[in-house]
Amino acid sequence: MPSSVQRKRIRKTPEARRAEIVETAARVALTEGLECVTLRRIAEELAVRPGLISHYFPSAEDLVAEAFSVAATGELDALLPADRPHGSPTQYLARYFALSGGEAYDDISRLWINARHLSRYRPVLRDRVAEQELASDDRLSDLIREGVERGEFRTDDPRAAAIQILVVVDGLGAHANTDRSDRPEAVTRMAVTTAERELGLRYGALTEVRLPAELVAPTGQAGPTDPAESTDPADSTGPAQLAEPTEPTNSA
Amino acid sequence: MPSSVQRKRIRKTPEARRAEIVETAARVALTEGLECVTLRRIAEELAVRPGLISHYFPSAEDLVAEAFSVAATGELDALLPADRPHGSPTQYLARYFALSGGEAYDDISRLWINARHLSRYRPVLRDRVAEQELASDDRLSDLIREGVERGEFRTDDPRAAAIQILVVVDGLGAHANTDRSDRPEAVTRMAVTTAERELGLRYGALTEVRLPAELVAPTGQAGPTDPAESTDPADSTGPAQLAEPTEPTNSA
DNA sequence: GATGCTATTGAGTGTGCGACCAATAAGCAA
DNA sequence: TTGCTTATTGGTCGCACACTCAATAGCATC
Repeated sequence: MPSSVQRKRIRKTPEARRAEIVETAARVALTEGLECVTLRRIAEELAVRPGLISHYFPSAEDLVAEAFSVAATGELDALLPADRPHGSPTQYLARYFALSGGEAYDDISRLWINARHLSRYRPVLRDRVAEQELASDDRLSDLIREGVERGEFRTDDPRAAAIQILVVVDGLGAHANTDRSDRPEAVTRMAVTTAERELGLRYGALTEVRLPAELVAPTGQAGPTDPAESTDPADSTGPAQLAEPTEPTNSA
Repeated sequence: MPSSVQRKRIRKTPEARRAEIVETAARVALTEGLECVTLRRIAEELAVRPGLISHYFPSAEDLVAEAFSVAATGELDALLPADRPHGSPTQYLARYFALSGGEAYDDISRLWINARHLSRYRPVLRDRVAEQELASDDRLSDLIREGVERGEFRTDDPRAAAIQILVVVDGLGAHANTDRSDRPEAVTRMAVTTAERELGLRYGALTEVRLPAELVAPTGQAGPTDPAESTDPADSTGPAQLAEPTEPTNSA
């Protein structure tokens, strides 16, 4: 009996296989970093041979870019849903900041740092990063615009307000890989403060919001518990080698 | 006669060799990225064999960390000198923001993104990043504190103000590898705006400052010093031409 | 049950990386 | 000049990576 290795081939439709490759790549990207999205690593996750990944993604760079896009899109939808049937703009914005402060947000911050750095060397990824930044701007701009229309927010330029908020969120998230324990309260609160200022809200308006039950549970994500198959975060040593600027010389 | 390759060994003192290794590594880190700081790459720059780099840095990770530290320290000194004999705190702060906006700052932003990401996997580098962040906080805090003492700035917590400014600078710099051409003016100006708000300065106080010639030329580099304008009336004595701090805008 | 399409494998290529170590020679001191 | 210390070399090893391609086998169809 083949105890350890799986001998039997499992043949899937190209669509299904491709989907599971992308899904796995996105998960690895989010939890362990884009450098860990390698042909071997993803193949191992799916118990297939690396050549198969190559078959679906002839250029590994495309898989990395796709992994980022999928992961970032999923996170954006979880943090700032496009459809907001369960509350007011103020409530959804308050929810966004509440989630942004949590530790779960560190993975997303790390992913963005990762992608922004890696896009220095990888043009395909760079385009995706720009695309996702635009999507974030749009999503938040829409929320703000709706809030203005409803009379909850006040600003002349919803987009400028949105970008300013996101710049602060980025600035705070930049330290996701470092220690942030001794930050003054004013700093921890910067994103909220910026939003309150730019949207004409009083201090505390976004932190004292009471959220309806539907907005408390994280959306899109799997349930609160995922019993089995939790990858051990401790032993993920990251990319084995520095690796990765495969040819940084031809920066073109 | 050796045509292409250098055959003759050049034997240097350990101190000199080590210094030039670190210097080269810092330059490569700043211009091409920390991933390019490899034994082979640095050895090639210095026309020596990779084993020699290993001899001075038995662990390559230490060299990468050292390269970052040296590069970051050098840039910090250039942007925010510890000794400020040529102007007021307001002038040095204005100079800092003027330099932060320039394209030369992109290299530094890239380096920081690079280091913050890589420190996810490399504990030695992570410590250095924390160290350099602290140094930046301290440097800017000192500047602000001096400004408060001189009556140029007004804030209850110089350090919190400094960190908030740096968070915004980080947030803006996060996009150093992406396109930033269509940013609203309010966003481009965010760092300055934050400083003016947190330090009790009127809008424009930090952008209308006239800098003495000594502060125009980048420090450390021997640049052609501005020939004219050496007779700046408001020299190093006090607040340049901005009058007194105005009321904090609205946050209070 | 046989057939054919093609998803999947296995094997191999070449690159770059860090780490290791015995042999070598540069340059100082005797 | 000779000798000695040690900075420096040259070579090797093992590893991880992307990429290529002929051979194989799963499985839907007949």
